[in-house]
Amino acid sequence: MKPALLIMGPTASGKSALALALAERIGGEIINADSMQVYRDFRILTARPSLEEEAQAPHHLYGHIDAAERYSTGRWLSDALAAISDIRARDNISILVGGTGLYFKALTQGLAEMPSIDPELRAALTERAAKEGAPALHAALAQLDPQTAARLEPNDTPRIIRALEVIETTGESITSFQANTKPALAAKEWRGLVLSPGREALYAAINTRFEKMLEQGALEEVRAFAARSLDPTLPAIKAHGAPALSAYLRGEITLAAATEIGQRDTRRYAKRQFTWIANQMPDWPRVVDLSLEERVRVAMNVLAGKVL
RNA sequence: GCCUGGGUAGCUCAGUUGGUAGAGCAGCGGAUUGAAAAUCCGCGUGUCGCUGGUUCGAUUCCGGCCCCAGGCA
Repeated sequence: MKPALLIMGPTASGKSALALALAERIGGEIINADSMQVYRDFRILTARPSLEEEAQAPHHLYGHIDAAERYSTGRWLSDALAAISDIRARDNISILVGGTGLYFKALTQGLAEMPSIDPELRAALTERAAKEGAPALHAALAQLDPQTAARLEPNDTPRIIRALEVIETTGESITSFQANTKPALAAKEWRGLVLSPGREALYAAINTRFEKMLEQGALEEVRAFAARSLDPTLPAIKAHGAPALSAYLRGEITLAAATEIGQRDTRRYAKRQFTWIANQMPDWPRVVDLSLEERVRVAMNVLAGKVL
């Protein structure tokens, strides 16, 4: 059985280009592991591969979700596992590429199985958090599930809501569900590779890329999205640059200011990705600053088990 | 050339009646189990323009010099 290759790296580190070059070389198929590139509406703003690039090798889980939907780690995991299994059936190699550390963690370390939650409950809790503030929900959680409340910060809205909806639905603590977690892919079934460029160069690349996105029509994407008047709490609306560019389109800030905010948010995200890589993926081999051709060679060695 | 205002953190600035300084933004470290490009926790990173003087002690007071802005020539 051929192991899948998992490529992680901060945003703008060249992951997609490596995945494509590798796929062409070895006849692999690419699976998206980025939580924003799954949404159809923002191809440019989320740096999704272009139509031409997608035509050069099979791509899966890119833009397959409407921005009006709420995607999740759980849905991604089952989508990704299904894609991997199809690719295996074709005797091809899966190349998973993206910057969402949690998705890779779900794959390699697992995501606890939990019953599905009524979306109405989530919506009600979200509204309550907005109205009463996260600490009030945290206090409520402390009554129902003191163990989980003890390890969550009183301001950590999403995690508090998640813990509440689980205990309210099942009567059981999310902590006990989570204690029972098994990897989705066995260790033999995958190999990891991290792209880890220097921070200064990466920040410069991020700044330049954002300006290029504007030239390529990112503003039009945001305008079209805004015209849909969707629920402002949808995940897709958080794509870097989208909130600031919307504010510009509404005449609230200048384009220069919106650009700076979009670039800054992307830089901060890259910093969090560095933290994730350093502490969650300490033993994945790293590629620091090689040419595309050399990266492809390293990736092939990793797949062949020659790099540990 | 003269007058005035200013030179303090990466940036914009505050401040010290003389005891080596603090805000915002930027940045840095960390957490991360179905919103994860989300969310949260933590951290000032400094030749106080340079140089003499007074002083136990000067970023602060005094002198000189340099630089920036505005005004007068």
